[in-house]
Amino acid sequence: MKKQRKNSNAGFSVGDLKRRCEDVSAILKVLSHPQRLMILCSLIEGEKTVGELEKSCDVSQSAMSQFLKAMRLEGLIDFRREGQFVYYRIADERLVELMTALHKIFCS
Amino acid sequence: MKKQRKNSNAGFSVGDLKRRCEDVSAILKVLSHPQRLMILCSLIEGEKTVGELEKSCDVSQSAMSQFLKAMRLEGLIDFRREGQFVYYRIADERLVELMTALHKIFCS
DNA sequence: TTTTCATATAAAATTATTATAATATCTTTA
DNA sequence: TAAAGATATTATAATAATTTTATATGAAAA
Repeated sequence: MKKQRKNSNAGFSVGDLKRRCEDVSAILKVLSHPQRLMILCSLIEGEKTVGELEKSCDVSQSAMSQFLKAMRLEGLIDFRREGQFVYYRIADERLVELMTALHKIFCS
Repeated sequence: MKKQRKNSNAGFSVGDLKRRCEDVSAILKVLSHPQRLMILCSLIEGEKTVGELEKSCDVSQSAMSQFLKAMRLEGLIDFRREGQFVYYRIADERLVELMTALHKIFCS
């Protein structure tokens, strides 16, 4: 009937993270779709054209364009035009850190 | 008109992560909702009853119960019953690692 | 200057998620 | 065993995300 001890916690004050749940979850929402996560993985390797991303991530032309636009509006990626091609790249370094962490946590 | 060099990449082979996009994005989807992220933050501090979580995360009784059930089915949390109270706790240590990384990346 | 290729936009259709309301279950206590 | 408190379930309503289809734009090549 008595209450158990607390679990050992994560070794950091979780208060900061709690205060940022809105922002952080918004970024995680972008990565929470398998194809968008795939797109970002591809972009980690270096900038890519829309067409290259379509092939390597198996996403339709229209869906790709819409995903890219949304991620751009989030400030996560950016692009440059070169002739008829458009090259996208990662614009937020925190994404690189995050995906590095994901790799460490889920691929070891 | 010539193609630019590749960006410097993240210092890890991204292939592993690509292969796991389905799984990883499924876990991130749980954290992609501000209130669920808040719930997990609270649980990092130690196990909590449903009622405690409702108050500290400002989630309705029904929504809380549904969130907890979904996260339990994902294997991310677990519970034990003690009298009329139900205590929830984190069941997947990768969550702790992940939130530690989120703290480092987004709260510094 | 028309055609073609790469990309973007818009709208509609489909599907998924979230929130809400009502009710049920289980435990404890009067 | 009836009442009260804690939690769960179910159904539904409301909203949001995704996919698909069609069309548009803008640059390059024929």
